[in-house]
Amino acid sequence: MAAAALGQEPLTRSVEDYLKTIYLLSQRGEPASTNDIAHQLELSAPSVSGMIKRLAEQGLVEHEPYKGVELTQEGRRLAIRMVRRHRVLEAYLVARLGYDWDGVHEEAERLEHAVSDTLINRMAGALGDPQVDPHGDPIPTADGWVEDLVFPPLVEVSVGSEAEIRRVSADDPERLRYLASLGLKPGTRVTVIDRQPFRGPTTVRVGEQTYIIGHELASTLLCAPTH
Amino acid sequence: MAAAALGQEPLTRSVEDYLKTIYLLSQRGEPASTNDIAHQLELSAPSVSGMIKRLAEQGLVEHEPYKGVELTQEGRRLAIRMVRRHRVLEAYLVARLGYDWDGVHEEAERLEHAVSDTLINRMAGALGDPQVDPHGDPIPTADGWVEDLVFPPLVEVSVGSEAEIRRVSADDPERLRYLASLGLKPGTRVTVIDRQPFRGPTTVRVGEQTYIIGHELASTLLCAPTH
DNA sequence: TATCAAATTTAGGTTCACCTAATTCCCACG
DNA sequence: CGTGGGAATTAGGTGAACCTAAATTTGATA
Repeated sequence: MAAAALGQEPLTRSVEDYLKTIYLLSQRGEPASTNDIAHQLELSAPSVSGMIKRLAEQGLVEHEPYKGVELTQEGRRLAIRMVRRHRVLEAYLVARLGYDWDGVHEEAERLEHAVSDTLINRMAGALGDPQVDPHGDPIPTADGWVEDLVFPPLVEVSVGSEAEIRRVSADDPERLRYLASLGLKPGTRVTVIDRQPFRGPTTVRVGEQTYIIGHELASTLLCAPTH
Repeated sequence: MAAAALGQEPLTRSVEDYLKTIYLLSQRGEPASTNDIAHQLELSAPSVSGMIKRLAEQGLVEHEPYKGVELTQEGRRLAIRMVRRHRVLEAYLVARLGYDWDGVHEEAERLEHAVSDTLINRMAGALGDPQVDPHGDPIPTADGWVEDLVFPPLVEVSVGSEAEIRRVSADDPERLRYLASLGLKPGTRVTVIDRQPFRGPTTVRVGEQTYIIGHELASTLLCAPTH
């Protein structure tokens, strides 16, 4: 049962951050845990516990104590709006203002709380309503529809086969800069040459070059097998 | 004597708003009064009193109780940075994202707290580092220099003479929309036909049209006499 | 020069969102 | 089937920035 005023009172920055984080964590299939949220937002677990209670009172999440949180319909709507803002901003800043994909996250992270829907829609329109952001993440439409892009990570692409990188799910500028320096960005085709067991490294060929990529990094490269 | 940590701790949104407001109010020549600041920011006088004390402790303003506030050098530097942000944002949103001069203030008001210096400089660069914003207000340079644009208001332009509107110092969308509907924007040439005494209306010719403008509104139109 | 109104400050209180320390809950393992 | 350790929550506290109500100061005016 959604709580009292499901109205238009503007959300605080914190609430926006929590909703977006819970949404993204929920993508993994299970309810988001207090600890995961705390870790993601770099807050203490008690802070998160307290905020979850408030969000539940506002009808934005459902909380079974000790079990995790899930967004309500209203919560998900607002979370997706934040995701759209973030990804449109990233796309616009890269396309029109010379940002690189590694630095753009931080700027978008601040701006997403300050922009109006109007501005976001105009930015998106100026770019021809792109479907994905510079990292390959899908951009929700203004009415809240999101494409469900499920790609296997590079670590699951079998040795010998070729794949196209479609999404790079990392925020950290350093990692992104490193990946860019190897040419590992959405659209790049790679051939898997070798993979060592026990979460060992994957060896890939990118054009003329061969690179060895650790398991953790290779997990962030989501690929579409090409044959 | 500037207080303790004049360093790089980021300013809060509130502090940014206070500094910008104090700067703009100080343009009139006297220290900004508590009441004026409170009125401008739509806050209570006690709230402003309290904040002024904190700003003084941080070395951003000088405060003589019951006398008013003035910015320190550091305070002015930070205030001018906010003014630059605001005006660059307005210029960019109008030039590149289809905003009208009446609605742009509100959007910029929120964004100015979230943008990085890098983004502002790129926006300004994309526009060729314009010297004024859509209202004709001068845009401070990245290193803090501001042109001192002093123009007489339309109410002081003598009857019979012609002038070019250079600046429109109003934020209120309704006023701006009305002025735009009469073509009264920076760059427009007007001829003063008549002026009634005791803060009475001014009659101007704009192209083929003749308009009667109340004293208050005519005070916001800053003009350069053309002959 | 006494007084009074307006401007300002002080006093005291609220909300939001965070923190650390202490407690409680849950479940896997012995 | 009892228990220990990790996850989560409760308890209690902080700072920023706001508020209203109650002093206080100032300066113009009678």
